[in-house]
Amino acid sequence: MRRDVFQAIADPTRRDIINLIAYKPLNLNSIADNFEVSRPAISQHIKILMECGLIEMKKQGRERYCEAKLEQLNEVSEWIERYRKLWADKFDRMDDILDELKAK
Amino acid sequence: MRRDVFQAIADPTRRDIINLIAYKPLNLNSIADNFEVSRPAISQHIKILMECGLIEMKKQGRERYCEAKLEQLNEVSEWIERYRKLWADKFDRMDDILDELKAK
DNA sequence: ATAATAGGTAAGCATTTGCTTACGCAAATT
DNA sequence: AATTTGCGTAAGCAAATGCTTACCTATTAT
Repeated sequence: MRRDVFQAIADPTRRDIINLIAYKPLNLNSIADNFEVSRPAISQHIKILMECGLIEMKKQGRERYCEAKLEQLNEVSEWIERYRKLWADKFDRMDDILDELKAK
Repeated sequence: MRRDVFQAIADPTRRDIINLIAYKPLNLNSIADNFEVSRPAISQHIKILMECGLIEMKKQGRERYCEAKLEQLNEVSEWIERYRKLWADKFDRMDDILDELKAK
């Protein structure tokens, strides 16, 4: 029952779920429509995503809207960023980030 | 046998292994000395890390030196960065990165 | 040559994971 | 009031995971 973000995003279906609701919350059945596996399977994935805070649910009548809490990815991001300065292409990527910033 | 980086870093022991050799390659037994589990267990973890390119091995006599190939983390990093602009704290983190750059 | 060291790998096992079908209940529709 | 819809969850199952012990080969030391 170690439900951490690293493990949550290890499953490709769960990553797809996150991707699906990143911009717009969806209710559970709408999410399940996008996958080949059964609704209960999706329900279980969403439970896992909730347990590590990557998703929050808002009840709305009989529907449950799932909203992505992407800031939870920060834990993973920070772990990786610790090593970024050791990569060869460090400055190229920094340039990308700078360009992005300037574009704003 | 889907050996992708996401799954590789889902295991805390494997993350610790990466952390251990991030700056300095170590041979397998030296790595295993840092963990409570057996040497074969570590050997199996390292096999997984190799299969997704996160580690490369250099034979040196009877020793095998394990070197972290951190650029493989890029796949995870890129996946997360796609969502960073959706976080609330985006610009705070950008400031951090800028400060880091300036310090160089 | 013999022994010690480094490490790969198989077999066995308990636990976890991911899925299914079946069922249950609350909210909405008719 | 009866039915349909949305969704949680239990039970069951196959496969994957993580570990152990046992054994093996190759290199180094004595």
